[in-house]
Amino acid sequence: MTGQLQAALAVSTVIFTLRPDPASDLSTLWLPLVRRTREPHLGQWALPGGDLPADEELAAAAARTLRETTGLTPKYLEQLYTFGDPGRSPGGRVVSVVYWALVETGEAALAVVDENVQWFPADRLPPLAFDHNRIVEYALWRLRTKVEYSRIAHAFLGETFTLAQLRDVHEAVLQKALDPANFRRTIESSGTVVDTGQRVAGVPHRPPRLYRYNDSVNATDLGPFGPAIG
Amino acid sequence: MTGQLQAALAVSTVIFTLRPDPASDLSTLWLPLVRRTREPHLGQWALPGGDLPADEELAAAAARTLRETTGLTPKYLEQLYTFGDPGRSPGGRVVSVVYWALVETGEAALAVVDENVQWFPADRLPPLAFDHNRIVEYALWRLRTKVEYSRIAHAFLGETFTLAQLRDVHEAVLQKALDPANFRRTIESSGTVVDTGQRVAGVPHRPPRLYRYNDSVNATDLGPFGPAIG
DNA sequence: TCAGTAAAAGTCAATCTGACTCTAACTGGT
DNA sequence: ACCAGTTAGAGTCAGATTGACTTTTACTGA
Repeated sequence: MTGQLQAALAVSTVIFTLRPDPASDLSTLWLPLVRRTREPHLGQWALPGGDLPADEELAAAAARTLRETTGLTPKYLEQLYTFGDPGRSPGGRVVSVVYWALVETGEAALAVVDENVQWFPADRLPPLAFDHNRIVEYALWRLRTKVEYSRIAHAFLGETFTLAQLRDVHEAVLQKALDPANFRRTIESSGTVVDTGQRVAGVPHRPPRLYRYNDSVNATDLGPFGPAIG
Repeated sequence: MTGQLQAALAVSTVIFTLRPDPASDLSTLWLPLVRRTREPHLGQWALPGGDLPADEELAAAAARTLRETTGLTPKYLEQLYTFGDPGRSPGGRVVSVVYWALVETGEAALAVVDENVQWFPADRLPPLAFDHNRIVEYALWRLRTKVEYSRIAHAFLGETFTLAQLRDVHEAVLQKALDPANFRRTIESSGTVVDTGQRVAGVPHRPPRLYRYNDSVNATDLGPFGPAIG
């Protein structure tokens, strides 16, 4: 018998990963959605999330609900926006604190996929429950207009990566091709990555170097709390 | 008898304006604080705000509470962050959706000032109630790292303004001196302002032109809803 | 051993930026 | 009436940055 005079508090998460689009064969952004198992919007696709427990931190609740519904652990998790329009949910008012997360491509492949959890390309989504289409659009905008891509790009990749892989991430996020030589020059002079000395073996061409992310630089906007996850 | 199993929802606002610092005589950022009239933190300075009414939009609640406590109407209002750490408030848990606002210098001068409402320079604040010091710090960071200053700078100024006034705003926000000639060049080529044809008369030197903000360009991040106030 | 391909380095011109100089236009004091 | 002081606003120049492009290096597979 919780009083419904106050708005209910919920936490949702927009999760992005990078995978090849079967249509274009280029890397594009994908996100997992879960099917609603109760009213309102029963049966419709929606962002993973849930009610906020009385004594759980907001970011922790976001991480937990997304782990429970999709089995994913994000490398990057940041608060996106709080949606509180009265009337955005049929029934009682719900204020949703929405987070956005990035997961590695490898990690994403291990995620739960079944009748009720599926991945969709971010630019070809079905009609979602509530105002979730608008939320995803805003998350995409934030991802693409982030000034600081280095940490974002890193969150999509594993511990080590080639510059071609890194460029691929940037191209997918920015939605345009980048000159390999100029990209190399920019990244190298930025100091955000470090040469590991290793090379990839067995490729049918000149073997690329492996790089590692340089932790000692840059701080993205992770909110007022500094580095959270990642 | 509202159930306290759920967290309480509140809305607060960090309000900035620009005014000369009596110490340095340069323009700096100031913000109004209100004295707490009840526990917890009775008597301490805090951000204006209040509980979220059951059916009021978040931004509307921010605008209303700040009008009621300070008498101010902001030219710019944007969601900042939602703070929900359990334990950030003694007593029951409070989740605060915090907005940040900018008001014109002229408007700010008309604001209520009394025993319980006072203006402080943003970089010399007293110890505030709750986690409000940290919130202000974050708001300052967001203000200073905004890529898009044009709209922000405009929010501090009146309808028309000189380039010197505009430069003064930029200097106060960025906390460094800017070359007048280079500033002029940058602004003119950006197209964010339009020459009104008018000039300021009666100044003891060469009379500067008056400019007007060009509405037809740029959209700051005002959240997923596009232009709200201003 | 050669053809194909991608990595990685290098070149060059256009643009942008910061520091600086120079001229224009006004007022207030003598 | 005019000069001193001051700010507006235009112009110059060198160094850094960026995009487009070329060249060389290093591998595999036929």
